[in-house]
Amino acid sequence: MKFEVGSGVCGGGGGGSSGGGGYWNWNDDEEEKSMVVKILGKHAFDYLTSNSFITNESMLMATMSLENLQNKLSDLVERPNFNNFSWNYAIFWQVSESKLKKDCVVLGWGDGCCREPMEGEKELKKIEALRLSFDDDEVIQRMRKRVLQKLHTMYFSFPKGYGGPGKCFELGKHLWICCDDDKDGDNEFLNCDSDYYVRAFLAKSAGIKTVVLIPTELGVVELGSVRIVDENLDLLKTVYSVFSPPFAHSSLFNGFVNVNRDEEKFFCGIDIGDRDIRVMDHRLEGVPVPKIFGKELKVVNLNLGRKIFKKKLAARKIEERKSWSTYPNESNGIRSLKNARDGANGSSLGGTQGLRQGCPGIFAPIHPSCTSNVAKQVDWGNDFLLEKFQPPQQAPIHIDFGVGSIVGEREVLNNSLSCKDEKSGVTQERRPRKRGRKPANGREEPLNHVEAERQRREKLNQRFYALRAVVPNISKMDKASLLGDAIAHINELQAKLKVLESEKPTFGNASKVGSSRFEVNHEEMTCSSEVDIEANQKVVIVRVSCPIDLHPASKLFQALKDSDMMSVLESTLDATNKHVFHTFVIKSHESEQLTKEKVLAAVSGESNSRKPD
Amino acid sequence: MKFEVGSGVCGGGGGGSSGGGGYWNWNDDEEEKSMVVKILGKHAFDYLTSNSFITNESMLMATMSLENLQNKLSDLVERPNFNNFSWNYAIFWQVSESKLKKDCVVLGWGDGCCREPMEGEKELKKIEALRLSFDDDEVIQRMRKRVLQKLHTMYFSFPKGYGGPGKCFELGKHLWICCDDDKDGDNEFLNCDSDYYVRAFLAKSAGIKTVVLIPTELGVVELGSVRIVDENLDLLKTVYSVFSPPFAHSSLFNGFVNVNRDEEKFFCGIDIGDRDIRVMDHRLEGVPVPKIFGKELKVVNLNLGRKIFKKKLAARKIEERKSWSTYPNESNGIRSLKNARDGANGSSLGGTQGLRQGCPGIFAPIHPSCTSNVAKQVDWGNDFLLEKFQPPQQAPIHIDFGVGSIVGEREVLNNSLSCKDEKSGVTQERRPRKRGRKPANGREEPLNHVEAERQRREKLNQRFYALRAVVPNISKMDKASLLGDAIAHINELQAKLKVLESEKPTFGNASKVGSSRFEVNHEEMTCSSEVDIEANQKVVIVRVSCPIDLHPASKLFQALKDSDMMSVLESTLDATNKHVFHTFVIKSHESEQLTKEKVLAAVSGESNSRKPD
DNA sequence: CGCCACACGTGACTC
DNA sequence: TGAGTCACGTGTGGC
Repeated sequence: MKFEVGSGVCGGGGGGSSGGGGYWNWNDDEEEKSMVVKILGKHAFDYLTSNSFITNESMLMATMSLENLQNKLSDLVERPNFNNFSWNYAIFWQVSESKLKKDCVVLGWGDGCCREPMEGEKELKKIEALRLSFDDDEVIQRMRKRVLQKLHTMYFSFPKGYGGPGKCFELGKHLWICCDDDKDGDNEFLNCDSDYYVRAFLAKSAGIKTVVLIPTELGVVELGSVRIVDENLDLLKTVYSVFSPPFAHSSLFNGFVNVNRDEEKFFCGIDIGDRDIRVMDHRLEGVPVPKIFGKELKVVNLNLGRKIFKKKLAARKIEERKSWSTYPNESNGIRSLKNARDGANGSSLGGTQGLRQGCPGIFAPIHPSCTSNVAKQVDWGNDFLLEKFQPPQQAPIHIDFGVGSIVGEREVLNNSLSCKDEKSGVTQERRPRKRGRKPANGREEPLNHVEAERQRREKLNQRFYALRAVVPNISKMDKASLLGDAIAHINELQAKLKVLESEKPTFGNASKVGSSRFEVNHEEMTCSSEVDIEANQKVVIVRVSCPIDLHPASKLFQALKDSDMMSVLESTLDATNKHVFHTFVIKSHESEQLTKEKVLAAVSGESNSRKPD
Repeated sequence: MKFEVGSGVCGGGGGGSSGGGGYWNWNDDEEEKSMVVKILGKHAFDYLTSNSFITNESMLMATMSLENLQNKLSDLVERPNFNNFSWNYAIFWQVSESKLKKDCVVLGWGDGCCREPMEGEKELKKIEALRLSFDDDEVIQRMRKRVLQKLHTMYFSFPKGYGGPGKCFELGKHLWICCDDDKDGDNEFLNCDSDYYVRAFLAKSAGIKTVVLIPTELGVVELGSVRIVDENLDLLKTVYSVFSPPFAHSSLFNGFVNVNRDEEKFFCGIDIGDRDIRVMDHRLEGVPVPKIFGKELKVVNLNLGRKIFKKKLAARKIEERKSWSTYPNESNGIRSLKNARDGANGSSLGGTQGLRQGCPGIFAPIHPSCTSNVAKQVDWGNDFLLEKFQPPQQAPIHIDFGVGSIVGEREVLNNSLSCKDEKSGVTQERRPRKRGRKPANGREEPLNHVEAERQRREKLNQRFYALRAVVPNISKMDKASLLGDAIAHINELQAKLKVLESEKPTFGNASKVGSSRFEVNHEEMTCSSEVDIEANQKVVIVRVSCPIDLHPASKLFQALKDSDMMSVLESTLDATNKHVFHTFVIKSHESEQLTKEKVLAAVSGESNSRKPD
C-alpha cells in the first residue's frame, strides 16, 4: 500500500530533498530561535514550539510519492508567468502514514520551495512593513526572509481534517485565502481555521497575503504570495493536474471539467492524450472538437503569439503509467510537466523581456468563465481521494521487443488508431509493461536510469527557465542563445560594476564599499561614510565623514600630504543645486607656479595605484 | 571534386555564418568608412579598398567544408586555457575555387571569430595606445574594436602563394609572427611578407602582436593575439589536427610527430582511437605504451588533477569518415573536438576560478621538447595538400541493420579487434557506408540530422564552456550547478550594481557617471568632478567641484536645501590619513531636537528617488 | 555495484 | 520542405 519515501528514483518526493533543507531544530540554534522570537513574537514562538504539529519527517512515510516534486514546486515559484507573477512559496503536503499509528493518515512535508521577493514585491512589503527605523527595517527584512525560508522547510504535519491542509484534504475542496492586512486586525488567515493559526501567523509575519490550498490525490498543494491574487480556475485545475498521479487525470477531466464544458477548448495547460495512443473520449466521438484529446490542444489565451505547449512521447506516458496502477480506460494521457508549468504560471517564453521591471500585473483570470465564483463552486470530489493508492506494480515482467523500436511503435500506433484503445492488438498484454523507445537490453536497471535521466533533464531545464528569468533582452528563445545572452549579460554587468567601482577606489573590500556609503551609524565606527549628529546648545552639529579615497578632493589631499611643503590656508565649501565646490587656498614655500604644477600633476596623474595609507 | 559551401549540413563551413557577419561593403556606409580611415589612415584604406584581394564570397566555392568550423574557431577564441589565454581572433582561410577561374585555387573566407579584449589585455593595449587625450582614447578604443571586428569579417582572399595565408598554404609551413611594436618602426608583420601588408597594418592597428598561420589540408588557420605568444608546438599540432579532415590525421601523425617520437605519449590534446575500433598503429603494436591509441590517452600536463578528455563513440567517427573519402588504413581515429579544445587552449574546467583576474601568464610551451626551434623546423608537408580532396560519396546505398544497433556495434568491435581493421567481416562492404547507432529508418535525411544535432550540442557545450569562464566560484562542474551558479552570479552582480547605483543617484546617464569622477578637464565643463587650479599672487587656489550627488555630504545638502529653515553657520573640513571629516554647524529656527530629527530623517531616508534639480 | 553526469542517435515538431 | 530545436532513451565512464 505504500513505499518508502525516497525509494526508487523518485527523489523529488523524498523528505529532505534539495528544497527542503532540514528539520528546524529549535533547540540547537539559539541564534535562530531568538531571531524567530524577534520576528514572530514570543507568543507565536511558544505556540509553535509547544505545538505537536511539528513532527519529524522520519515519523512519517509518504504513502505515495510524486515524481519531480521539487521541480514541479519550484516551477510554480521560480518561473514567473507572462504577468510576471510567481508564487513566493509552494509546499506540497504529502499524504503520509504515521509510523506510530499505522492507520492514521496525515499530511506531512512532501517538499517545498520558496524564493526571495522580487523587486516589485519588495516595494509592496516595504509599504506594509512594521514601522521601524530604516536600519532596523532592513535587518528585519532579512530576518523575515530567513524565517520564511525556515517556515517552508519546517516539518509541520496535519492529520486528516486538522489544520488548513488537513481540512482542505478531508473536504476535497480548495481554499483560496486572501488577506490584505493593511487593516491589521481583520486577518482572514486567522479566521478561516483556528487550527491553522500558527502557520497563518507565520505567513502573515512573512507578508504573505494570499494562500491557496489545493487538494490532490496525493496531498495538498499550498501556494503563497505576498501579493493579493484573485482566485483562478485555471490555476486550480492545472495545479491539481500536475500534482496528481497520471491515472487520476481523467477523473478530474470527467468530473471537473464538466462543470463548464465550454472551457474544454480553453483548458489552459492540460494536454491530455497524444498522437500515438489516440484514445478518444467517447463523449466527443465524432464531434469535430479539434483534437482536444489529441496533440493539437494548445493554449489559446496566451496573446504572445506563440504556442507554448509541447507534447511528450507516448513512451513517457506508458513509462509513468507503469509506475502507477494501470487503468487502461483512463489512460488518455497525462499532462506533461512542461504544460503544467505553462499553465500554472503562464510561460515566460517570449515574455521575459520586461520581467524584471516589476510589472505590477497580478495573475488574473483570463477567461470570463474562470471567475472566482465558478471556482468556488468546484467540488474536487472526495471519492477518489485516498482510495486509489496502490503500490507500483514493480513485478519484473520484462518484455524485450528485440527489434528496432520504431517499427514497434508504428505497429502500436496503427493498432491504437484503428481500435481507439491500446488494449486491442496482439501486443496488448506486453505494452503496458514497457513500451519505451528502446525497451532496454535485458536488465531492469535502465528503468531507473531513464527516470534519473528525466529528472536530470528536468532540473537542467529548470535552471534554464530560471536563467531566462534573470537575463534580460533574450534575443532568441533557444538554449544556446539564452546562454550566450546570459554570458553577455554577465560580462555587461561586470563591466558596469567595474566602472562603478573604479570610481570609488577600493578601500578594504570592495563589497563593503558598495554596501554603505552613506548611512547613519550610531553604534560603531566603521570605515564607511557616516553621519554623526549631535544637538547641543542652539545648534545642530552634523559631522560627515567618509574615507578619503571616496572624497572628491581625495587626490588633492593626497597631493598635499605627499608634498609637505604645502599647507592649506583656507578651505571653503559651497553647494549649488548641482555642484559642490571645494575651494582650497594653498601656500607653499616654493613659487606658485611650481606649486601649481605639483598640484596639477598630483591631481591629474594616474596615482590610483597608490595604496590608501 | 567539390561541393557548394553551405550544402549539406556542414553549416560551419558556409560563408556568412554566424561569426561572419557579412561583406564589408565600403561604399555603403560612409560612417564606417570614415571611421576606418580615421583608424587606419588614408593610406591603408586606399590600399585596402583598391586592392583586389577583397573578394565577395559568392565568387568562391569552398572546395570542401569543415564541420563545426565556427565552433572550432570560437573555441580557440572564447575559451581561455588554464593560463587564461585565448586568441583574440581566429580565422579559417578555406581552400576554395574561384568561380571565374575554375582552375585557380584560392584561400577564401571560411569563417572567423573574434572577441572583445579582456581586462588584462586592455591594460596592455592602453600602454601601447597612441598618445592621445584620455577621452579620445576611449573613442579610439571603441572604434578600433569595431574595425578589428570588421577586419575579421572581411572577405579577403589569397590565391595560392599570395599573401600570408597563401604563402603559408603553398609552402605548407606555419608562420609564427610576433611583433612587439613598442619599437614602432620595426614591424615584423610588414617585413614578413609584403603581400601581407594590408592585413598586417590592420592587425597592428588593432594591437595584434602575435599572428600565427597554420596550414591544414583544407586551408589556413590564422590566429591573432594582442599578447606576445611564444611559439608552441602543441598548439600547432592541435590546431592542425582540429582543422583537418579525419583522414589526414594519420598523415600528420606519421609525418609530423615523428619529428620527436617521445612526444607521442604527451601528445597533448590529441585523442586518437577509441574503444570500439581499436585499430592499433602498427608501429606501436605490442609496445606497452599505455593505450596511446586507446581510450586511456589523457592530458598529462594539466596539473588540475582532472582528466579533461572524453571520447566520442565510434559511431561518430564512422559517421564522419563517411562524409570524407575513406582510407581504412588511416582510420586510426580522429581527434574529438572536445579534445581539440582542451589541447589548443587548455581546459577551463576546474581552472576558471581566477580566470578573470587577468592572470598575466602567457600560453607557453609546457614540454621542454616543444620549443620554438623544434616547431620552426617542422615542415608540414605539402604533398597531401590539395591532392586528396574528393567529394563525399553520397551514393544512396542504404543498409539498414534492422536490429538494435548495440549488437551491431559489438559485432563490429569484435571484428575489428580481431582483425585490426574494420574492413573484415561480412558487413565490410556496407559498414563504411553507414553504421550509426540507428541506421536511420529508410530515408537519407537523418544523416544530416545527426550531424546537425551534433553541431547543436557542440554549440551548446561551447556556450557552457564560455559561461564557465565568466562565472566565478563554480560550485560543481556539472551543467545544472553551473547554471545555478550563473544565475546566482547574475543576481549578485545585479544586487551589487543596484547598491552602487543607488549610492550615486543618476544624473544624466549612469554610464557617464562611471567614466570619470575625478578628472582634470580644462577645455569643457562637463558635469563630472573637476579640478581647477589657478595661481595668483602668493598662493595657489585649487577648486574642486563635483556633482552634488557624488559628494559624501550630498544628502545633508539636500536636507538643508529642502528645509529652508536651516542654515549652515560654519563648515570645516579635516583630512586625516584615512578619512575626511566635514563638520557642519547648523542653525535652524526650530528647536535643536527638531532640527536633529529632520536632518537625521533626511540623511537616512530613502530620498534617492528624488531627481537632482 | 549503483549513482551521476554526459554524449549520442533519434523522433517529433516548428517555422 | 528543410533546417533547427528539443526531449527522449540509451550507452558509458567515473566515482
